[in-house]
Amino acid sequence: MVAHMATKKTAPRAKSKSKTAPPPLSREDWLHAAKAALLKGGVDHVKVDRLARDIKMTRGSFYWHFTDRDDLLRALLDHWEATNTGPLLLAIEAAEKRGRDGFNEVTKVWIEEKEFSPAFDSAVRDWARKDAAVARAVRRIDEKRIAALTRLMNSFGFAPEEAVVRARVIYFHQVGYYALAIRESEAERHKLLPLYSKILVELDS
Amino acid sequence: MVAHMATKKTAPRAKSKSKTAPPPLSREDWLHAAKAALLKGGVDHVKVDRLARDIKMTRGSFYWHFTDRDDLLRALLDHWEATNTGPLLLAIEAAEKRGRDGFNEVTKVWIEEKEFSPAFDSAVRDWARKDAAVARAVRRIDEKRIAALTRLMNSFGFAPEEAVVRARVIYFHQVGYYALAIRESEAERHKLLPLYSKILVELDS
DNA sequence: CACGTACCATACAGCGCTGTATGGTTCAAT
DNA sequence: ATTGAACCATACAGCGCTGTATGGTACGTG
Repeated sequence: MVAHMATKKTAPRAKSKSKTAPPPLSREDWLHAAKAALLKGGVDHVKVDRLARDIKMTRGSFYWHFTDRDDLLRALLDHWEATNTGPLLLAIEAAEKRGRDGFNEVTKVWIEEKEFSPAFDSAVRDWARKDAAVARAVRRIDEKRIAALTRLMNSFGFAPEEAVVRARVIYFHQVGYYALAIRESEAERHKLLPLYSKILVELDS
Repeated sequence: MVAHMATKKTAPRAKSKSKTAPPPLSREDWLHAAKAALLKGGVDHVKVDRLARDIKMTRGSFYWHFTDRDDLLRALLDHWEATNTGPLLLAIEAAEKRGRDGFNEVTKVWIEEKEFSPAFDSAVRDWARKDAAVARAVRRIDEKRIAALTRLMNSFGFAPEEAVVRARVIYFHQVGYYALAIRESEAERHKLLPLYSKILVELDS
């Protein structure tokens, strides 16, 4: 149900000769469009039909690269699982080595939204409500993230039980924040950070 | 865009005489089915077609009671806005009169899920990602709830700025919790409550 | 140069859903 | 007994989307 990432490896048909035919599309191009559509309007905006219009191509191309619409959706889910949770785990590991002050290694990932895309996260989470396979994938990575945060809280010296609850508060808060789709500037969020640190990990500076 | 709640008032055609024709359906019956469908599979499961099958009726009935599918959806949104946030605000008010110990007046509403339906909340929130009018409604009540929580935190004696952040942590956490669709028993959640109270409102008991 | 393969276009049948039109019923009031 | 309103059934046209079939074009290779 997972592990489908494009094993196609056909050498791209030399986009050379300047004025000749445009370069052929790849699976990734369709995936890209699919991701954009997902972010914009949820899964049921990622229709073969519309994507074709978006990238100015016909559905004939799609059914060359993918067997199915489901094929595309699986690829999309795999892509999310493969890309959108690594940076967070790395930040948590980095924080673990710096003690409580390192907590903003984690918040940084959330606040700056650079390597980590909360919009992607939210969209997939929505999608999970309608598709059991997606729900399982989401649950899987949620557990990973929470486990990592729990370890972090433990390393900060909180008692085991409290570490669990703090990890939950931190993570659920973050998910909720993005679920509300609040529009705040990076600066505004930075401003609240000290108070958040105080409340979430009892950091007084 | 709001304010559409069924002003139909035709006296129901006497469901008497025992063995005669079944009682006529009302707008509310369709609304009920719509809500169930929304909870089960999101907005795009609330199709006139399917609802008719669900309640063993034909679409002819639907288009008698509603002008449109949109008409139904508006009614559904209104229903949510009218029913699913009052109990919470009441609990917050009640807590305000009891000091920090009263915090579990609030958590009670969330933990017991009796008058307040988090599933309904989540479903509407999902829906909001695809419909701007719904998004506005959700934002409206989110702000109401957060404002109430902020007042509560103020009444607990937290400094204004900190009160805001605590309110956010509490509310976003709750939204996130339901977004994850975690399956925990009421007992399990009760068990964590003391730790939550300690972290969220510095209640030490 | 012939040819097979990679890639795309186009046409078709079919499904699920919407909304409208039109025509039954059943009951309350006259 | 007749009428008119409330309520439901059925049939139709139409749209958006899927997947398949089939054919066309460009290119690398022999």
